Amino acid sequence: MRIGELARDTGVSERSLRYYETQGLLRSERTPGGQRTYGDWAVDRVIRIQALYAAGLNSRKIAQLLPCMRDTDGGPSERATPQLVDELGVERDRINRLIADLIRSRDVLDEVIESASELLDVGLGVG
Amino acid sequence: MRIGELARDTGVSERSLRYYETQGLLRSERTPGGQRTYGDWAVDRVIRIQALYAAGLNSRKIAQLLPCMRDTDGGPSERATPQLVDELGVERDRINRLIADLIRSRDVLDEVIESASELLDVGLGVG
DNA sequence: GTAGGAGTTGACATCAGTGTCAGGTTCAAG
DNA sequence: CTTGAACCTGACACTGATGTCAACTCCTAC
Repeated sequence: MRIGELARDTGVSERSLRYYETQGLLRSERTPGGQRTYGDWAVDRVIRIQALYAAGLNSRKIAQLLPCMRDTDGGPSERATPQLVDELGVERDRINRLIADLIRSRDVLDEVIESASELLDVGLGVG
Repeated sequence: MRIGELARDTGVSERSLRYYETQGLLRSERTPGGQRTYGDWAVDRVIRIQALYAAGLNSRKIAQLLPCMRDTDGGPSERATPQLVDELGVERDRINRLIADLIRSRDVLDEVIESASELLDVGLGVG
């Protein structure tokens, strides 16, 4: 598939897909005319890249990480260096803390939403 | 307490604390000389602000949200407007998706870390 | 009162991913 | 061929929280 379709399938902008390529996160074949071509594996990979971005990893770490995970596009290919393992451990701990914070924040939102809804119900005469 | 202590207690920079104030997230008393003074309640509030930032809310939404939650500094004070409740619902859904993504990403990290450690063990002759 | 650490405001920089526009090329369809 | 949608590169802007620096003032301890 070409870049437009990949963008549509993943919900990621063409701009970002090209950016990922410059960062070494996403490879593409080229048509004789120079247009990017992707296999089906690209969809999963892009989604995974997005998830890692969302987890707060930057391009550099994602680029190091990707070849160490088994993927539809090739295989496990590379293994993580001890230093990378260290860094990933730090990231994992950060993510765990982040998840905990997120759950708390979500619960706060829930509480506010809930109590506002109750007030609304009262206001509507439901209570 | 003054700003330096609050920064130390919360791990948030003075710069950010002043920024929060400009955004209407954090009030302060002032000494006659103009220096900021905070009560103990500020520590919890700052930590909560940070958590909401981490959850991807921007200053504006946090500012709307804060007065709607019960807090050590005053009370429930205000109630959420229907429109705000709507917006918060959207945020909550986003946060829930984010949490799910984060868990997946963390598991990916765990897997890479795990398998690298195993390889390392083998390399060390443990296996 | 004075030294110096702590605080003040204001301005500018940064980061990193993404949006967007310009000017040109490629590809598929008629 | 030609037309128009899709794609290419390159450049610039933005966002928004935070870092940093400058020039100045306040507060505490001596």
